Formats: sequence, structure tokens, C-alpha cells
Amino acid sequence: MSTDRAPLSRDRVVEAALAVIDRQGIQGCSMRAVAGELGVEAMSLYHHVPGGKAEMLDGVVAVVQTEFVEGLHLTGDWRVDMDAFARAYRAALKSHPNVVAMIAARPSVAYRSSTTLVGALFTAMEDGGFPRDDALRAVRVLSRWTIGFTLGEASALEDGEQAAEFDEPLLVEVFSDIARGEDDVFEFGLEALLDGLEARLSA
Amino acid sequence: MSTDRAPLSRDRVVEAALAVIDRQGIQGCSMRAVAGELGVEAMSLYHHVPGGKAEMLDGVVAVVQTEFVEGLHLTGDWRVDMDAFARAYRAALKSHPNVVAMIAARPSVAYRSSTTLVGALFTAMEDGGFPRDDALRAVRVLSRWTIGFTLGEASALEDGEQAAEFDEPLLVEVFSDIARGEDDVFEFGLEALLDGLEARLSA
DNA sequence: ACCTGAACACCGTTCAAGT
DNA sequence: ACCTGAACACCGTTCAAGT
Repeated sequence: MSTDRAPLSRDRVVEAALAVIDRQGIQGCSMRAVAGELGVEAMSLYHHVPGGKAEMLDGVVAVVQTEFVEGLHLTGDWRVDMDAFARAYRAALKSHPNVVAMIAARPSVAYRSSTTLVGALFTAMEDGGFPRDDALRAVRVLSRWTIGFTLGEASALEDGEQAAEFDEPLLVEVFSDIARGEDDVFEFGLEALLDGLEARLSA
Repeated sequence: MSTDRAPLSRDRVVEAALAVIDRQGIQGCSMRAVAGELGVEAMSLYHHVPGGKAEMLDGVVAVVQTEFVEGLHLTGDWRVDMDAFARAYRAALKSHPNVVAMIAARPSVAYRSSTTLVGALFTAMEDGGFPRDDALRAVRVLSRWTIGFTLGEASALEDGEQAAEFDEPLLVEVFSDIARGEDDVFEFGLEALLDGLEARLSA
């Protein structure tokens, strides 16, 4: 809707796409809608995003991922850093809930925007005493788990209004828990996972 | 492609949709394609799936979920059952990789098809000595984690052919690991999580 | 009762044409 | 160089019409 007449650019296209997605969801993010956001016709976008819609959405994933990576500062202590990574990632994803499914579907783009961070985490694990293979596995598990958990939460919040209709008492309980927010569940799982990893060190 | 002239039904429509998705992915699963699979016109589907495409896809999720639930038999020992749940769920999802993203996006449908199983797991945890709240949290964490891990793997396998193009050595390593299969990573994470849960029992 | 043809309002994308 | 109008081959869905 912004009728800014700044010249179009790849960054402005991607930024507009993110704005549309945050507001209307992925469904609402058509090329025509993004163009409208920029006060332009759909066909103009292709000059700045030659790969079309796929490249535009890859750009959105990279922006969200970079936003998160730049806000995180590590200490070198594996447990502190793994904990901080998971919490900060979750927080970043929760501020763009409609993008989480896209990130889950584009792991190569997500990885590309965070190799430095992942590498640092990974050497913190090695410095902490984990064998190289286990360090790699642990980081991958934590990152997958964080994305998966947050995606499940975002999806459940979106289709959770039906919770009232649920006949099963357990279903009603779980979905009203979800509606109240799942920070405690996330932290419960995170702590269990990190405890389990730490136990490996002594073994 | 099957030109069977058995009468159409909701189940046949959903089954055809699953077949199309397994073969062509979600992108290829248009109403016209599903109709073609049944030798029928697109508009005929709406008589058996009045809710349209959304209801059809909900049906696909329910079928995959039910397939899994019916194949799993629990023992009552929390650790054995949590382990079996995660492994069997992962195996079921891996046999329909194109459906995993849909399951992740439709937690209410997935839950609905498995309340009995989740309830049983949950009482096994309580019988094992976990407080009610922790039992609920643990089951939710495990289920989310399993879906999230397998979704990440399925997605990475799909866009992983680009791995050769990666410039970053760490990226190349991770993506060639993924291409070799991630059973060991999954099991590593699963064991750590269950170890972490077990540690809570003694505390 | 069950199926369908034609139509509507959308998509992503191409390409030749405008400035 | 950058933007666009018209067009193409697709979508999901509605509805009145066929059998």
C-alpha cells in the first residue's frame, strides 16, 4: 500500500514480500499482492527477482534468518550457547510465525544464512569435550527441534479456534494449553535435551 | 490414471489424493489431478468432499496418521513406549515424505486421529513416576520433535541436490550427511531426550 | 442421486511493446 | 534501463443443467 516511489530493488521486493506474509500469510503472498504493496505491476518484480516467486521467498527466509543470526552473541560455553541459540531462534521465528513453514521447507537457504553461527556452536561443543560427530549431530538435532517445535505451535495457534468443538477431553486440554503459550513446554524439552547431552560427557 | 468405475466415495477421493501426493508432491495435487486419477471431472469431487480441497487434505493427513497409530503397540513401560512411538512415527512419515509438511501444518487433525495413543503414552509416563504436567509436556515435545526432525530431513533431501554447489565446507559436509540418511542423528537426539527425561525421575 | 460444462475470479509467468 | 498490457496455461469453486 506504500506508494513510495523509491526505485525498486531486490531488497525492497523481498522486504515487501515479508510485510505481506506477516500481514496476510503465505496464501496471500501472490506476486500481484507484493507488487501492489510497492505500488507497481506484478510483472515489474521479475526484473529484480529474475528467479520469480521461488527466489523471492528464498529471500524472505534469508532475511528472517539473518535478523536472528545478527542478534545472537555466543560465549564459547557449549551449554550456555546451545541454550541461547534455541531460545533466540524460537523468539525470532515467533515474530514471523507465517514464515516458519517456509524455513522448515528450505533448510538449504536457512543453513546458508547461518553457517558461521552453526560453525561457532559446533566448535563450542568440541571445546566442551564432545567428539566431532556428536557435536555435529547435537547442533543439527537442536536446530531441527527448535524449528519443528515452533512450527507446530504456530500451526496449532492458527487452527486452534476449533478447540471448543473438540469432544475429547484430552484434546480440549492440550489445545487450551497451546492457546496459553508453550514457553514452559519448550523449556522443559530444551532442558531435558541439554541434560541428556551433558550426561554423555561423563559417560 | 486408474479408470476403475467403482462408485466415487469420500474414501476413494482421499485415497486418490494421497496417491497423487506421494507421486507428484503437494504442488501437483490439484482437484483436477485427483479427479483425473479417478477418471472423473474435478467438479464431481465436491459431492463427496463438500468442504473442498481443505477437507480432502485433512482426510489425507488422517489416513496417514491412522496408518501409523494402528501399526503401533505399546507395552506400558514409558521409556520403551516413548522410544517406539518416536521411531514408528518417523518411519510412517518417511513412507509419505510429501505429507509431512501437511501434518505439521494441521496439528488438530493429527491429534484427533491419535488421542487414544497419546492418552496411553501419557498414562505410561504417569505410571512411570512423572507428574501429570511433565508427562503431558514430554509427550508433546517428543511428538513435535519427531515431526519437525522428519520434515527437516524430507525438505533437505528435496532441495539437497544443490549441495554440490555449496561453497562452504561445513555446508557440504552437512548436506552430504543428510543425503546418506539421518537415522543416526535422529537416534542420537532421541536417546539424549529420553536420558534427560529419565534424569528428572531421580531428581 | 450423481456427474458435468461452462463460467468466474484468481494464479505465475512470458513477451513484445512502451517510456 | 526500467516498467507494463495483453495473453497463456493453469488454479479452486459455483451453479445450472444434464442423465
